[in-house]
Amino acid sequence: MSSSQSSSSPISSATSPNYEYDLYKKFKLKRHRTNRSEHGNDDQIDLTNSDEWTSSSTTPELDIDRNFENYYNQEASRSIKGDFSQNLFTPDIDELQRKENEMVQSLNKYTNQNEEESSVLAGNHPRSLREQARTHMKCGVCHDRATGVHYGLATCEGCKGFFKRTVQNKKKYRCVGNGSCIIDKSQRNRCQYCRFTKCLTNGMVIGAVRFDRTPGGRTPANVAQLYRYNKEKSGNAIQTEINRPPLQTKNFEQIVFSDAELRANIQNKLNQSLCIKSNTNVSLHFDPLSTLDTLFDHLKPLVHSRVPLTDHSIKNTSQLLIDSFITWYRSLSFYSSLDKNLNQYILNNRWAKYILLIVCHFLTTKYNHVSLISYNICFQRLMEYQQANFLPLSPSSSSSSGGTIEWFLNFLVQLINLRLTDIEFTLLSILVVIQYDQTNKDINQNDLITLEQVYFKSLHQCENETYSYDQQHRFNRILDIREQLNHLTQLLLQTNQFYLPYLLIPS
DNA sequence: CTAGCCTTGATT
DNA sequence: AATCAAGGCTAG
Repeated sequence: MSSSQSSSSPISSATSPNYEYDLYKKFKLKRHRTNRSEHGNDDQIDLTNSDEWTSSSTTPELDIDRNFENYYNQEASRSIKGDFSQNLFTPDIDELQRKENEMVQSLNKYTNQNEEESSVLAGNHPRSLREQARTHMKCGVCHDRATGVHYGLATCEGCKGFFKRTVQNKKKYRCVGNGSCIIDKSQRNRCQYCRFTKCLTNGMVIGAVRFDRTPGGRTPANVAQLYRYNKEKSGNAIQTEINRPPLQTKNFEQIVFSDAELRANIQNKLNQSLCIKSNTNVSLHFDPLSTLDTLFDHLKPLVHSRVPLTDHSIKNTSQLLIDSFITWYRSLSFYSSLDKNLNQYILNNRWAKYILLIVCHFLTTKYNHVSLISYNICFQRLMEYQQANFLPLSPSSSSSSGGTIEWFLNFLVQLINLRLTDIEFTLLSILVVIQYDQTNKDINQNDLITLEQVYFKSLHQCENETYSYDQQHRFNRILDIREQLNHLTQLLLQTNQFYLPYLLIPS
């Protein structure tokens, strides 16, 4: 059993240019010194293992509007090619504010009818409770002692000031890790990107920072509305967390069963729209077929395109795919049952595998094992692409790229020969995304073990029904595909050749 | 840059 | 008048 690594691999000194690595080290060293001067010697950072504090995923799952979430995730995984894991930039404040305004507007429409209700709720807090909450309020970002509600969230003076400075000066930060640094009292100054992201995801409102810098007074009503909205959201999150039943196979089976129902719906396309049940709360049904349609729609423009593929077009397509991935993942039935951090971890680390699978699946619809593009043509396209985009022609192209191409074509042939059914494909894509990763101890993945078992069972059942003669063999082959996909993803990410699958799209 | 403390001004 | 949540100032 080989490593099933998370996709966004840590920087590898072997593959990144030296000067870049030096810069990276310098940056860390600077931070290291700053931190030591601030906190004394209590938290030393080992430079040789400098990813330690950036790799553990503690950023809570974003509980805000999906637009926002999509936006961040897009940002987080913006660089498909090249410098892969090290490119987390804060989005433009202006852009964030625009999104926020859109949200305020949609809230306006939505909450007008519920206004009375919410005002009653707001005034309903017993005074004693309120005061209690005030006396030991913790900062929603770093858990330091909060000095009140600032920009919509109970925060300490530090995070309040930090948020204000960031918005007022339209700062852009960058994370040298994978965007999931720990933000607490002692290490909140280590990563501004993650601190700011945490501020936003935990409900701080950019619109509350004033353009005109007028001091005093109350926050305008529309902004206050956003506060309320965020509070409600996080309130719900806490509630569901508390009420969340311990995950047991039984629970999952029930949930998965609703997916099975849906699969039946797919086969019965006519009934599709009629079969959506009212239990949208917990088990949001998803429609793999329409998801796939959407995904393929993103890819279709690349087919037979007159212009050769560019870095830009591949990036754009990947971003669309990532967007769809997030939407798809969130619509899965178990999504709301899993821990926030785990969901965040999956969204952050599994998208590459998923996208690769999608593109490959798309390719299988374009080729069969006979017409598959030849190694030579593939190699030629790779070279052309690298030349056209001024990429370093992999010096060891004959060995490294050649190996990758061979790997890739081999994988594709197997996928073509398998001829996955829609159900199988859906189950495979879920299994790819929820795979338990033994090598990662930073996050509690116990739920994934259970979940995987359920989907294994589901796949088994599926094989039983459709391929009764050779079910076990087929089952194993699909799991083998999953392992190969893991390797391939790793390979493409590490060699910075994630564009390779796109180059095979028939032109 | 950070964060503690101070000033300000609308609302209660 | 008290409270709250904005912005400002500045030592470190």
